[in-house]
Order: sequence, then C-alpha cells, then structure tokens
Amino acid sequence: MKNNIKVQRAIHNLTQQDLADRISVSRQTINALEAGKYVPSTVLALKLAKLFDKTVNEIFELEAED
Amino acid sequence: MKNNIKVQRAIHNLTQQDLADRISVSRQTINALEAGKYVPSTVLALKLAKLFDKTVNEIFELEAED
DNA sequence: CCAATAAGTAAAACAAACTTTACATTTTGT
DNA sequence: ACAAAATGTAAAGTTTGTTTTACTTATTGG
Repeated sequence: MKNNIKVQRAIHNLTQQDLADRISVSRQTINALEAGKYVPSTVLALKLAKLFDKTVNEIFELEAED
Repeated sequence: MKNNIKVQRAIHNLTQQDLADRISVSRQTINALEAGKYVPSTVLALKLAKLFDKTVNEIFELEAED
C-alpha cells in the first residue's frame, strides 16, 4: 500500500511534528508512514483524510502485493 | 469508529465466511469487525471498500471517542 | 557560517490486530 | 421438527502497529 501523506503535508505546510500533534500520534509514526514502513489503522487513515479534506482512498492506494 | 460491513455484506449476499475468503482474513476477523471489536488495518479497509465498490469513508466513520 | 529546526533512523517495550481452535447459539431450508 | 449452515463468542498465540527514547543527518533562516 502506498500513500501521499508527504505531499498532503507539504500542501498544508505542516511539519511531521505538527501533523503528529494534530492527529495524536508520535512524530516517528508519521515518519514511518511516509516511508511506507507500515500500514496504519483505519482510524488513523480517517483522521488524516479528515485533516486533509480528502477521502481515505485519495490518500491511500492498494498495490499488487496487498 | 463504526462501520456498515454487515449491511454491505447483506447487499452483496455474502456470508461472513464468503467475505473472509474474498479478502483473505479469518471469519472471526469479519465477525469481530462487524461487532465493532476492533479497528482494521487500512489495507483491510481498502480491500473491503474495493469489494463493495464503495470508498473507505462510505463504509467506516469516525466517532467522537476516536 | 552558525544555530535552530526538521527529518531520518533504530531499538526496546507495549498495545492492538489477526489467526487458530473450539464450542455454543441462532437461523434457514426442507 | 430436524439437519445443516451461519453466526456469536472466547482464549491463547503470533504478528504488526505505535510509543518512547535517543542519536544522527539534512535543511532552513539569520
């Protein structure tokens, strides 16, 4: 699964720390997410989508290996 | 977080086992999801959405306590 | 150039998702 | 009513998300 969190974050001009604070996770979680190191929970995905005013599907996309 | 998986499943006329097989999880995972016992991964949410031809946001919804 | 801020990374610990097995209860079709 | 299928539930175990701490490497602004 891939995501465009880094782009959304740039559009909204937020640091990883800013974003982490907004959705109540650690900065490392944001960093690891952007690096594609793991798959977040659906609650986290919904929170990110809400903050960015996008649907979850606009931010996250399934890949072949999923 | 709440979801309407049970409704979608009814619309598509699938048993919990059918659905579990389609997205490669155990039947208990489907059962627990419908019962709101836990929050699925975003990959699982995307797979469900794809199967039901809906967006993740149409199936899952944040609640106050999230 | 220097200092501050932001980002990358890693390991240990903890919390939560998910599986497996197993059994009980409910629903459905005949 | 009976049998079969579907659903509910639960406990133990494995895997994976997430936090915390900490240190290093970029990037930015003055």
